[in-house]
Amino acid sequence: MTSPNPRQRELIESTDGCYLVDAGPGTGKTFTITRRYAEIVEQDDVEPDDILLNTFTRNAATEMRDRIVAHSEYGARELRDAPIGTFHSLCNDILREHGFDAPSHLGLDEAITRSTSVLEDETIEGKYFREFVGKFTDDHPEHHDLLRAISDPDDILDVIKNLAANGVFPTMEGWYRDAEEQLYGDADAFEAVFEELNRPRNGGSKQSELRESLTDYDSDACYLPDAPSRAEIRGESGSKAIPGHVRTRVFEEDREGLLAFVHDVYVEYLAFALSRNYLNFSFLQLFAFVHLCENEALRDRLTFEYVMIDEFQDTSEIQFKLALLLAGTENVCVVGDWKQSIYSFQYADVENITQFQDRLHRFVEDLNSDRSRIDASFDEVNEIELDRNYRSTQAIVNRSEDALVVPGTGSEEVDAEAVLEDVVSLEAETDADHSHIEAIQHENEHEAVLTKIGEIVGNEEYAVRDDRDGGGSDGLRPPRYGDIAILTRTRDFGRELLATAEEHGFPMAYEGGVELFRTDPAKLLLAWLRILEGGTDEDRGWAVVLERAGYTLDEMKHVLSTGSYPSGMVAFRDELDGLETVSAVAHRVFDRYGYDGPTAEVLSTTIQSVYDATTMTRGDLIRFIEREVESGATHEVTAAAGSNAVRVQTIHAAKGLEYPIVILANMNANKFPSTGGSDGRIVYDERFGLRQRTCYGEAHDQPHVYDNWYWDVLKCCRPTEYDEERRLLYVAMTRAEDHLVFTAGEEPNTFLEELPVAVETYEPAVERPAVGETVQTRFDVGIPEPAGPRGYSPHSLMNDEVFEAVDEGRGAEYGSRVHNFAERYALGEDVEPRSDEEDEHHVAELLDSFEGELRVEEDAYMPLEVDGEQVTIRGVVDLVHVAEDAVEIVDYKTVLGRHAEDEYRTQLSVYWHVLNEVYPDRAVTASLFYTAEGELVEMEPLSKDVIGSLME
DNA sequence: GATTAGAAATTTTTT
DNA sequence: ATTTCTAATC
Repeated sequence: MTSPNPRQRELIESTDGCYLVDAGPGTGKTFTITRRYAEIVEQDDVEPDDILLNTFTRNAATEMRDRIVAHSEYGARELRDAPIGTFHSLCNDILREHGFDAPSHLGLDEAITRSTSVLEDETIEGKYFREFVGKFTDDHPEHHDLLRAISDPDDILDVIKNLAANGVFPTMEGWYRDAEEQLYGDADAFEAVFEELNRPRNGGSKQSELRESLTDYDSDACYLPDAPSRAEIRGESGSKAIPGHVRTRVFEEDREGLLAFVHDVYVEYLAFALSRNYLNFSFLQLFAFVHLCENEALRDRLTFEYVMIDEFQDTSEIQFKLALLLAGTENVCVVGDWKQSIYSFQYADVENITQFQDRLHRFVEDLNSDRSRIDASFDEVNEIELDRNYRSTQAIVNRSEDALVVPGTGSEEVDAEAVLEDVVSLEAETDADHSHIEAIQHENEHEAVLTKIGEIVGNEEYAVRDDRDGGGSDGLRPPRYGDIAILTRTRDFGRELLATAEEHGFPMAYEGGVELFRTDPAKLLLAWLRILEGGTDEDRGWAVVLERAGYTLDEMKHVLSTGSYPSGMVAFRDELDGLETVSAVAHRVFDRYGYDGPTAEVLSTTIQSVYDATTMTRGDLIRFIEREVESGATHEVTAAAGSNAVRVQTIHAAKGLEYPIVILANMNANKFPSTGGSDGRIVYDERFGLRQRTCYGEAHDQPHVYDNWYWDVLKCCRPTEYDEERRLLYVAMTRAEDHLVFTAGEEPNTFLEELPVAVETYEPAVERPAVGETVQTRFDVGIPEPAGPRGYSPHSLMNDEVFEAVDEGRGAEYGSRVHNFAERYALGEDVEPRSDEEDEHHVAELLDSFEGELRVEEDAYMPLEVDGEQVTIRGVVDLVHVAEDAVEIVDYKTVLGRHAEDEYRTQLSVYWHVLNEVYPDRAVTASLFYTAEGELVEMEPLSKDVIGSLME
């Protein structure tokens, strides 16, 4: 794009006033915003410091900055400190500069200083939070009943963060501004949604959606005695809507105790975090907002003449309000696309953009309610729609709009007309009509995908447009591997696919988690840390460093035994020793070895955050790295792009990117859209406020936890919606420039079936491609972590090969069905073999043939000494047959799993040792029962020594 | 069409 | 823990 189209020009040149810009995918949004920024900054009386430009991610901010530098009279140096960044970085800057007494507005004594760090690692925050909850529990016996009903402290942290994102803050004495009101909910909004859901359907002949959802009320629930019965809730049989009094009754639930609890835990955690000198991302925004709200002088100083926000559909309520507090004029411009709002789990609120005017005026009024904070009245909001798509062909544009109205389940009814009314239809810039939009399906989806890629690459049929940015005509050329991206909903599918690709020698790169501390930069860093620390591990450090420097084994032995280290290395050690922080050490080490890629960068920040967050010594850090190496923890590293490889990404990660050919994989039933899942124990919703899903009462003179009937009604008032899932589908489809392929395995999901695209059965026939120079990313499949700090499950003893063999061979569903049956049969439950399932008959026959007692054992623990350390191996015993003088363990396997006997033997051996201890005077045997053949095979158990050796 | 019971599934990611 | 889909019965 070299010059803006008329709509873009309008946005670029309309620098003053309030603008809401609907910029769909591929409409040249970044181009237009950067030009607008340049236009504004070129005015005589405007400096970069007067313009706030906010985006969602650091990457996006960096890209904006680069493109502005390229198109304005300002250079990189002058724009270095310009306020172009994320909301979080902005809040961080504000608090760092001026935030010292920000907590005082909430009545908190602790201050925010330059040494207050931002905790990026959620696992570390989780650790702190659990410590805090322990302390809180001790301090507050009056909240014990409530705490009893919460098993996972993370639930509490979740609700705190949710409240913070919605602008609900506590003070020492009570709640900040009108927060308490919000916590009780919005009666009008609740009434609206309730009445809508309670309207009888089919012109009054069919019961309302709400009444239907409440069919399950009271099933499997244990309420306090005063809870209304199902009949009271649902009205008499045959009625079409639930009685009106139910609405007011659930809305007016007594929540004083809950509010008191949430208040105390919230405000005390704020104090705790400050006393430990850290803030999380939510609190960063919380304090920045409060400070700007209360400190008039500061607000005057900080407000900007121009405010621009990109990706506005991804902002939260608190971010919208922050932007208003920072706007000194009406010159506010928000750019976004409601159709691409896919971050609600990050508290993004799509209504910020769909209800922009309403919210704008409501928030301004709210912020001005007790004193005047915002001068601008925003009487006029100009809306600009960008409707030219420079990315995709018209065919892809049209299909993607279908995605916004496809039902997510067979029974979901989407009001297509209402949705499409809000869609600005895009017109493709190109008139090329070469697009393939197709869907393939085969049981073996991985190989089908690879076969399809093989068919596409180099194929004129799937030609892609070339040289578009050069301003020339759309020449077509055959596609390469690097033109293709595979997008999936889940990371797991991407990883599995990559494993298959590796087997077949396909050039494919996965952009996701990497076992960070097992990489070379990490090993060298650990080595130098060990050298610095001295002691017994110093030699291990030197060995790595010397090996890296090219010393032979004999030379290394000599150097280590005499201590005559090379003088350059000694000098480097002394230099490192003089550095104050561990992260400075890391930087110097990476520098020395020329590691400047993404891996080194992520390592630095990870170490920095761990070191900052805790009061770790260098020795602690060494042990931290050792633990990370051992557990194989993964961290995000974005691989270098540019090689000719197919990219695999999640849809979320692909947002903002574009690819000539997009393969949208794993469109399988129950995968996308996904169902199920659960919320925390305490839930906040704007409409019905703060609620707890359980309640408490006395039984047998003891406090007990009960199901909360209020919640059981309320949860039906927020039925599952697939709106965001549709938007996710939309985002995925609109990444494609030229071609779009959907793939499914077993059973295509509703989305795929309802889209106007024919699904064809596709026979995979993977051919190993003749790949020239390509870079292939390796991905190691991690073995599941053992439960407990020092426990090992037999599963964790498996090596990769065995694990894969088991995973493929077992046929999870098949095996677990037989297993399930065996257990229930042994327990004497009333189960009959299914008439068509031979396996179950075999199992029943076997079990009937046993004399004596059949038992299902839950857990077995075997203590073991490994490398002088005491460890406990934990496993689940399946079925134990105890006779007078013999004990037998039986494990059920289909014949499919035969080749994975190694793994079975490890498991059974663990059980065998355990049972030998429990029944010292009976003969213990371990057997596998191959159900498909009706064959019982006795296993030779492994010795404890062998099992121990497997654990290294 | 209402009701009931049972089976089979069940995350995404950024600051 | 929650959801969808199915089948059977009223």
